[in-house]
Amino acid sequence: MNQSKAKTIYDIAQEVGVSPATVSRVLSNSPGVRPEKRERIKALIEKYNFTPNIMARSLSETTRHMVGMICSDVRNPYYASLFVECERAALERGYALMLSNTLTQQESEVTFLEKMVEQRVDAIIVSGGIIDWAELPPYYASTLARIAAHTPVITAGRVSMPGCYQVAIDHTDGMHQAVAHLAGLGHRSIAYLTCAPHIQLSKEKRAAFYAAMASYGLPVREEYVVEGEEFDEFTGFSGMNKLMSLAEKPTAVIGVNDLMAAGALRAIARLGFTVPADFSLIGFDNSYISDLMMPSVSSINYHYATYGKMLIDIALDAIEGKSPPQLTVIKPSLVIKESCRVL
Amino acid sequence: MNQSKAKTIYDIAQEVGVSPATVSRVLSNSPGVRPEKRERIKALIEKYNFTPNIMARSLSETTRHMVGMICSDVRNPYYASLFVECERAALERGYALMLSNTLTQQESEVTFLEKMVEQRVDAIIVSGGIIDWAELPPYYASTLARIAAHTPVITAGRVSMPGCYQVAIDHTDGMHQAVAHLAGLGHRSIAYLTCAPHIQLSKEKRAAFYAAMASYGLPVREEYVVEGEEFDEFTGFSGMNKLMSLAEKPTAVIGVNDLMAAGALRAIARLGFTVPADFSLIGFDNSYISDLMMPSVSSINYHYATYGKMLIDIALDAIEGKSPPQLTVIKPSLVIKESCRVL
DNA sequence: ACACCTCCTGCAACCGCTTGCAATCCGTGT
DNA sequence: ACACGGATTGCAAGCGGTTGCAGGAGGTGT
Repeated sequence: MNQSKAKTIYDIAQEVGVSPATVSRVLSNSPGVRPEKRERIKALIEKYNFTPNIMARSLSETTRHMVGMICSDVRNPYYASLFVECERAALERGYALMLSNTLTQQESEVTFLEKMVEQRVDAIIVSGGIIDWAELPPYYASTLARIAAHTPVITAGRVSMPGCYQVAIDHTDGMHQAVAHLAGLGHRSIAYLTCAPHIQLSKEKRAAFYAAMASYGLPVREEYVVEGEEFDEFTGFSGMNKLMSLAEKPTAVIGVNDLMAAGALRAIARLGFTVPADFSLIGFDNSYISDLMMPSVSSINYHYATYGKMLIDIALDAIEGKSPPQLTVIKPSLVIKESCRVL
Repeated sequence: MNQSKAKTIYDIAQEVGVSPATVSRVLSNSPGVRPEKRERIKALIEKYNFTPNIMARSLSETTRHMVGMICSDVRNPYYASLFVECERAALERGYALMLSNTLTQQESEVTFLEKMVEQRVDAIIVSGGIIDWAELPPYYASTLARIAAHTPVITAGRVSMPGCYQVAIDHTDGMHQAVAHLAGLGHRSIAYLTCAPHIQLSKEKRAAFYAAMASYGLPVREEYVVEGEEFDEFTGFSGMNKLMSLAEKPTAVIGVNDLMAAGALRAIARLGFTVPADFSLIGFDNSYISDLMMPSVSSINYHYATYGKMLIDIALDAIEGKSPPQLTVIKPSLVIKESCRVL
């Protein structure tokens, strides 16, 4: 409450009777301090609970020991999981992680990038984002390019651009596994609930869906691919309702993510049908909501711990000049739960 | 990729032919710069997309323009919502918000406090945490007291301590509303699923439950108050199973939070019963999972936008020496959905 | 023409810590 | 007693901004 001033290495130095340089060396565990003196200094640091001012330190070193992460909304479990795992990995390597939510407002994505630069984070992880960069206002791409020129930028599970490190999820593989599972159970009429077509992720997964279906020799009926504006529960709900109104209904449904699948499940139940008895269902992201559902919904998992660690490793390697790979691909895997059954 | 150096006000100053002081004044919109010169400087700042180094700035100003927030796990929707709203409010007042997850490890809560101090955040919001401070190792309380002596600490919805600003949720009121709703529907046998008794939040809500029941003249049967170790879905699941094994079952169940309620719902469904036909159900937190459930679960809401803004306002007011109230109470309100019915 | 005032500006001292470099201290070897 | 080399230490110059204060440029009144 009464804002007293924090101690500095000068205070410590003076009390021990050495120069601040010596205290600094003790703090950073540098060699070249007589053991006995080192101990006395350490004792004083302990006594006062002295914590060096990280801004002053960052100012003189050139590294900030902090990486920034931008996501659209951490209330989405996918981002929450990714953030938690990234933070864990970052801490292990002595870095802090700072998170910002764009809340899916296009302008704010640029604003937040600038804020991260202002903070002089050592690297920026851009995770998600609703924007299809191909349709971006030019300033977005140029902002990113400019920033990437001096700070490593890592894109996570979204479209990337030259100059950024990219960690991509192999959605083709994931979708393949989903379709394979359903096909293996005998399903041939598989529908797909997806979100706004202009979103890059949407395009990518949609193509993956077509490819996967083709590789199993399954036809894709146009009315079985339902697009909505968002990628939330409500979109899944209304999308599924459309499917339910068809004369010839699909027997299985894949949702572009777990929220969509949850909405679909709700729509199915509303009309008195049951999963998996009447419809089989698969989601993406394997967030805990897929476990909360009744029945629990099979979902494509990304192994967040590995995913997060990979992002941080790439970021820190880039910072340390180790030139990590430009492109890394995360292999997803289907987690089978209770939402699919043999046809 | 090729790490070029960022520009400084010196570079700008030199190019315009003024002193860095003048550039600084332009940056901070200080008066006392000839308009024409100001424009030239602004143009150059724009041209180079110059962003001042916030660490250098923070070092000379004494404020960091950043507040820290510590929560146990942002994957829990309650924390995610609170964080998002706090960030929004902080940005509005020109501050950044930095989040850390303790992942419910006792030691790390202290570690993270120290990390926030290291970052020299202007204030620290401590939200949640599984620790009952009465049973804390002394160093925790003393760490907090020491920190609170120079940096405002705001506790959010958890036990507080002298020297900290406290924002408390009126769980007594919330529980009262929950019980009132059920009692109003004719329920008399109301059970309560809660978490580890040594957790402060647990104690508080439990007492609130007893009080609310008493105020409606309803008896509390000991076996209707089920304690589990955690406060997650599984605990709710197993807790509900215990209730289901009783000869005389309750007709309504209140979960200490939505996750517990979700677990309960699952247990109920597993045994072939239905909500709300066979059991009425109420949760706390009004997170989106309560909407995803089938049926959607009535839940006690805290109006996160207000809650978050309040936290930030208190933090920033404290920083600015406006001495905000030591104790603020959030009034919850029941959001009625589909999980309760007239008995 | 001169005193006086206002408005701009730049100087230089911080903010707290790191670090290259030079100085000092000490124990040895001769 | 003295040169020598390694281990310690302190000096001082940054890192990139902010700001109080003094000085200079013009404009005004007399």
